[in-house]
Amino acid sequence: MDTPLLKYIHQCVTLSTADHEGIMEFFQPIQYPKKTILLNEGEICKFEGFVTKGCIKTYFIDQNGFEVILTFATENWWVSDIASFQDQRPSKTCIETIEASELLILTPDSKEALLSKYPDLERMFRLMVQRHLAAYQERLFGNIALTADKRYALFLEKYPDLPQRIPQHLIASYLGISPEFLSRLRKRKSKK
Amino acid sequence: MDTPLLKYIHQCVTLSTADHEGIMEFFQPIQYPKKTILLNEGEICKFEGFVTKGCIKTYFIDQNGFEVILTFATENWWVSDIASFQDQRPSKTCIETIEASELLILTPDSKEALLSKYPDLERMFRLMVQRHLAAYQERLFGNIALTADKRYALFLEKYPDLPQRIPQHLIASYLGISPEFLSRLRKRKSKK
DNA sequence: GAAAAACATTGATCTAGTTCAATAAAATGG
DNA sequence: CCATTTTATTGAACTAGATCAATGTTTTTC
Repeated sequence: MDTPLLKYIHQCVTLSTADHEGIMEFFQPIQYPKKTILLNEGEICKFEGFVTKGCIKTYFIDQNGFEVILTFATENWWVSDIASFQDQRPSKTCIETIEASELLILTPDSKEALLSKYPDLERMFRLMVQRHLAAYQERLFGNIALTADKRYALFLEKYPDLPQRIPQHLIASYLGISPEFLSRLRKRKSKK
Repeated sequence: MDTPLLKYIHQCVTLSTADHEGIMEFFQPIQYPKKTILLNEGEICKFEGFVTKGCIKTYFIDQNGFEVILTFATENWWVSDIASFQDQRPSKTCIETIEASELLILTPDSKEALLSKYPDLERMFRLMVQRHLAAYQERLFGNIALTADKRYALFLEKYPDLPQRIPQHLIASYLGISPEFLSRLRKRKSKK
């Protein structure tokens, strides 16, 4: 019986089924209510988490105190401040649950133990970082080369269920536009 | 006698001096004239290169055929399409020299051989990817939260010598603004 | 060292997206 | 279930930055 995490692992690396329980033992399941802050700017990130339920945002705070959302992590995504976690140094980002959420988390120690027992998983973590990198590249490109309209269309393709789950102004923040303008985009679109 | 590459390595990982020549043997020095295309969209990236001289840009092409510059790599930076190189799959980015440039390059094979002889270098490559990731995060944030003015000021801090070395319209592309507007920003600034 | 190409500046006009303020509608919680 | 808070919509005025077109200035190239 495969958990979502094992399914995710399997698409990165081939493992014998015998390893399954062994791997799961290294992860600690945790639940958080909505609006729980998991990491504040300047703190050291103590977890790398695989989301099994809920929705979590990572964001920067700008000079006026407004959030700029970097990523949404929903079911089957990883969430962490990678640089802060890996080197145990202060983070520049914040992490907060949007919905009540469940994570399977690794600490620096449990990750190290996991990898020394199952070194093949190194590949999975490498791919995870690579995917994040590619995602940021594409988003930077989109923010420079595309209109808000098109960015929103791409967002809907990538996260079809999020608009039903989270407040619209968070999507505006992710897209890099004002909530008012997103409201107008949606109105325009519905007229067609 | 330390090469720039060895200096770079040393700030990531501590190695015995005995290893120095051994490490360098895995890198192949190559020179390119200016405006040489090292990677085209859709090709598989066959190198990871440490820049010892010159300046190289990585970029996407937008729907109108215009470049959007993602990074400049000058002396002591790494340049590659990380995802394409690691997994040997088609790239989404292009890489091209701006100035005549010299690189020390690794191929997938030579990198593997290097790492199996000097596994401590894994850490350096991990840090390299992490730094790229953090750089993209910050740039995305800047493009959403800051005015062109401030982005340009940050650019000047980060790359103080580039404005003297490369055409201004490439900087505009990197900043996500039109060349005309960058010209106006500079004029405004010089008036103060 | 002349001709061509690439690059930079400037002005005029336009627009995608912001900001502010007011109102309406949902969601939340005691 | 009422009161409060959070969210969404709409209008009006504004602005950062784009686009187009013309001119001037460097850099290349042969």
